[in-house]
Amino acid sequence: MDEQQRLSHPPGQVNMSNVMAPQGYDGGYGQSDHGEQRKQEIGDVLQQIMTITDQSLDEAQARKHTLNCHRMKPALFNVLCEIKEKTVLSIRNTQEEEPPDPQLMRLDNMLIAEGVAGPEKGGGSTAAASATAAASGGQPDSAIEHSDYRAKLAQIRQIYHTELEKYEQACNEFTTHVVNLLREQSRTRPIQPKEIERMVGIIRKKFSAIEMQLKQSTCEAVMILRSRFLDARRKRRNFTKNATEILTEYFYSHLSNPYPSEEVKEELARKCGISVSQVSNWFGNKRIRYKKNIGKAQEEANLYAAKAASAASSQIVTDPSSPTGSSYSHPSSQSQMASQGGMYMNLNGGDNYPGGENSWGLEDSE
DNA sequence: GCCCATGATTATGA
DNA sequence: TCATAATCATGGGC
Repeated sequence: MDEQQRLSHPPGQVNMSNVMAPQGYDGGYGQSDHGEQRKQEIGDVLQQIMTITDQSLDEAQARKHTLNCHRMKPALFNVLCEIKEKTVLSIRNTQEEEPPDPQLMRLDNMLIAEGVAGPEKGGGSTAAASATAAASGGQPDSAIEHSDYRAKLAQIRQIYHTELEKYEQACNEFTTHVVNLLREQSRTRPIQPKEIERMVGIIRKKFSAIEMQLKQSTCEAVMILRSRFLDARRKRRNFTKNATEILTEYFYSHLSNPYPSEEVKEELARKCGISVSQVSNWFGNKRIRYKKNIGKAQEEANLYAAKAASAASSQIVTDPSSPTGSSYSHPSSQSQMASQGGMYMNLNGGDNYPGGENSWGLEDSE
């Protein structure tokens, strides 16, 4: 059965006598004489409805007007009402409140936590602060990174809100358009306000899928931004001169065993304003690079030897009870530090390193 | 822009 | 688990 046939002979037992004579309407026909003729007329009306979309707007408007004024229109309307009564699915059950989408809730929570959605509160400064604090390792330039992060987050926030506004506008426009269309159509076919509401709900649901995509993209952008700031490799900063000196000094003063204990690492980290793992990295790199380029390393060692020697001698003048002035508490460091100046001299002379066996399997230099 | 120094990461082995 | 070695990625001097 094609569309026209279906409309001409709708499913269900439509009481055609009611249709043909709705509430006092006679249409100028008798009850049975012209039944075929009436059917033919209804068929014509339906045919016009079916072809209305093929016509130009003006033509369609004119045709619509003609249809609306057609004497059979009330009859057709009643037919449609009756068909609908018998066939349409109840919309009562479709109005149930659906629980909020957990995925959407997660995205919302994240966007609020990152300061992208919800009240501005300084543009997500809390999240920015935590991110940049982790990235900077407590270094003084964290303030710069903080503002940089905040600026980029503000950009994301702005794009998000612009897009959200566009989405809401488009959604409202489309909803209004559909509602107007349905109201217009309700003149020729039975449409209940509840159905219009339902349609609005369907449209909003469709648009909320787009909204979810927008939120997802925004979350991804925030995650990328965070990862860029948290990825220390990307934000490598040279240690301060003072920090490098402290580490190098310790390294050369413990050349026979340049493996600081956890306590010493913590102490060095505190003094240098870096993390313990950074201290570990530094010593790892230093050992490797010392081995690789021992000649150059010795020049550096001599430099520190002279420095340490002068420091030690001046310390002796001011405080004879304190031979080194070192505050490191490494168990093996005490004896080593006591002979610090001598150690560097040994390096110069090519003798064995002090402090016992060379535990990292290093051949004596030179 | 090139090159070297340097901090961080990763794969591997003891 | 930690140290080593190789490598990556960036900073900074020239």
